[in-house]
Amino acid sequence: MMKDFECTQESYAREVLREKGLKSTTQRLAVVHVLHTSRKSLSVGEIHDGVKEMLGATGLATIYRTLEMFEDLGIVKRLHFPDGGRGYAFSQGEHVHHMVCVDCRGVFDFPECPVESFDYASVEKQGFRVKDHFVQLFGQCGKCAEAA
Amino acid sequence: MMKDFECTQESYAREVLREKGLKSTTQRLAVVHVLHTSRKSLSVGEIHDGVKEMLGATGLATIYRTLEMFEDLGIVKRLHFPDGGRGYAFSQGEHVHHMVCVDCRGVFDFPECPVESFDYASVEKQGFRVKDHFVQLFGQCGKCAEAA
DNA sequence: TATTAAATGAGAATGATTTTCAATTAGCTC
DNA sequence: GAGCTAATTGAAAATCATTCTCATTTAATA
Repeated sequence: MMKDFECTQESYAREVLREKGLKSTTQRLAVVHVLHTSRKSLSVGEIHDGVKEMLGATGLATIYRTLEMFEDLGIVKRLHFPDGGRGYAFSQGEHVHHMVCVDCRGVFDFPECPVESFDYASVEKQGFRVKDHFVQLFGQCGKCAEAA
Repeated sequence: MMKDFECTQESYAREVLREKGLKSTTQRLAVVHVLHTSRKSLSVGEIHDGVKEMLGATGLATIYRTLEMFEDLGIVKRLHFPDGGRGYAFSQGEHVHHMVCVDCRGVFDFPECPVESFDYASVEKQGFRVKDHFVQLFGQCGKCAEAA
């Protein structure tokens, strides 16, 4: 049992896992904590490192398994960088719409969803049924812009 | 020399390659043709298969190299599927905004860019400088919806 | 047609991700 | 709290995609 890292997201994760009859293992809660602590989107390796820092040696496969499961459960979101790199961030709602700094890979929220206000009519005219959308803005965050 | 597959996109590709002092090889033109022929976004493997069908044995590395170069040249766009899969489609403008059918992986254009009309002010208030954006809508195309 | 830099092919190397399976653990029940 | 059981983990092997290397070939130009 691990009580050291309780946070809203942790108890949320616990609840979701319980509902599905899945176990709230130390490793899974550590992944939640690492993701929650960071304001950045993290690569699988970074998450692995963070978890190892908390728990000591931890299998990489477990990290992959946890992340995949968390994505299915809607706890985390998987991001795709232009170079194909995989990143994960705590899910902040139903859709992915993040600003991602191409320098520090930091992830920033943006208040409204540009697609939300978009007129789907023209799209649906073509018979296409939109089920989900994925929006990422790329650029430089304030800090990185200054530093440059 | 290969004259069998001439199309607008082929001559465009030739031109871009020429401008950069790059060669319009049989393989590169075949990649253009395969992509142009298909209304779908294609995986690297599918493109490789298409090219092999046209030319016979062709190195996979060449396909990767060509696709990477074409992306740099703005000739093709790289798409990212929710499962992390890589896809390529002929570039239809400056930005990527496609509808992608999750069943057949077909790619459909959508007329306006939802992000274009988006008010960046709130984002830039946070000091973030938007340089590019990536929008993908996921759903079912008309055919797949019928078939289901 | 000769020249030459650019490009290709084949396979080796790399790196990321997934699988396997024996050992461990969380979440029950008593 | 101890015992039970299915779920989970760790470690290593296996797989898969992607990149690299370098000898050979080719496109573009003269």
